[in-house]
Amino acid sequence: MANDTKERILDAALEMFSQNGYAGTNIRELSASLGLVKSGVYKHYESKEAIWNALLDQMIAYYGEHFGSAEHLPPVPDSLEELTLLTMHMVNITIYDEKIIMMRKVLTLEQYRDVRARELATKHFLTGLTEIFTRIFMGMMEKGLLRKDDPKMLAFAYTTPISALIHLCDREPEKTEEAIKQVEAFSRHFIRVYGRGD
Amino acid sequence: MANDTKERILDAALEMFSQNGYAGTNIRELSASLGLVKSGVYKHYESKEAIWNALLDQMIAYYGEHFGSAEHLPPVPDSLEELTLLTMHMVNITIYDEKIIMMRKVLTLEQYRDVRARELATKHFLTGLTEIFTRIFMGMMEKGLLRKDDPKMLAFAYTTPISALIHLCDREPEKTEEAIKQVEAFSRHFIRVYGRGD
DNA sequence: TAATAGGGTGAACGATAGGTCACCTGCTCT
DNA sequence: AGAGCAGGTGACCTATCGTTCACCCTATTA
Repeated sequence: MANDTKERILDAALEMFSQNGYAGTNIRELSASLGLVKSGVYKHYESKEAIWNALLDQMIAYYGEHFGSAEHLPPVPDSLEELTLLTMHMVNITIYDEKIIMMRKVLTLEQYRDVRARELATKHFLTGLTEIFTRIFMGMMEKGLLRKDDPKMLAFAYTTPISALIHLCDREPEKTEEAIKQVEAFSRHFIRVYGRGD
Repeated sequence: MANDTKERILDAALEMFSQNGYAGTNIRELSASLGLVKSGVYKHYESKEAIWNALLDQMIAYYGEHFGSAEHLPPVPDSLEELTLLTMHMVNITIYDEKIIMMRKVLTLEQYRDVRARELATKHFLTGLTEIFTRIFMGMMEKGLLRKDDPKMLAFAYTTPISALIHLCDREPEKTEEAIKQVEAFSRHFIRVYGRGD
């Protein structure tokens, strides 16, 4: 109960910032969504900007815990079909998890304004996924599942189209189903092109 | 001189909206950047929202003129090397043209708030490029330059990585040079994988 | 030349923004 | 039991927001 409200404020901030952006969010509304009055918020954070920075801290930490550490790397698939399954699993999580969706939206909206948001956005949207799949593809090449090629290039070629579809889902959620099908179709196409298995 | 100011207001709006977003932009600053006082703006537009809508109208029209019409389609390359050259040419334009950069940024910042911005964003960032390259790849398949495959899938696989790099340049302009090299490397990789020519 | 209208000014409007402050309340700790 | 404090309230502050309005200037036109 001590810093419970403090965390709830960050939750609400993530929700509001992801919908209306930092500039488009006001403290009164944010407080009201928590059932308290705006001055109450200032018992926990000294300013709107402090909330923003705390939220970013949390997002950076969250990213580090969930995607940045080596132990959270998904296992190298044992077959090409497993690559598709792994991909679909990862995409399903990232596309339906409300918190992750909101994190992506916030980073999208604030990437030009805040340096840390910009850096985290690049990780989230580009380099992070690419690095993960670079390792996966290296492993798959060793196992003889993929043609020997530059694993970084393959990871780039594999993850960026998927990332584009994830962004599409954030933008137009009604296209989510279609986008998921497209991810799967693309994954199978990729395997046809680069795969060595039967 | 008649509606000169009216157009200059839209130019300034594009600049400010692309930097600070709609909510983060105020009329006083916008007017000041044009050397007039804020009430002057209201001689040309009845509200901030009217400016936004006029800007979107202009952007939609601009997109239709420059990318949407059939006559502006780039010619089908006669060699694989030409595909890379064409790609680099298109990327160079889109990456260095200040107006296009600002258009992308505005669409990025307002895609969750405004339906028309959302639709134009999807065109700009995904479907537009894909459609253009679908036609190009169909042509190149007919010419025997590319392996026969689903041209839509190839266009998707070709344009989305490039689009990701364009977004990277918008976000971190200091990485532009590196990103351009990556576009070229990716283009050549793509050709190695899908190309039929020598 | 007198009237008109487009385009610009500066003061002022109400609304709302972020933020402060005195006060209250209920829990914990001595 | 009393002190202290974390956490919440509501009134209030100032700055700034979008917007309006009366006024002015200047070029065009009847």
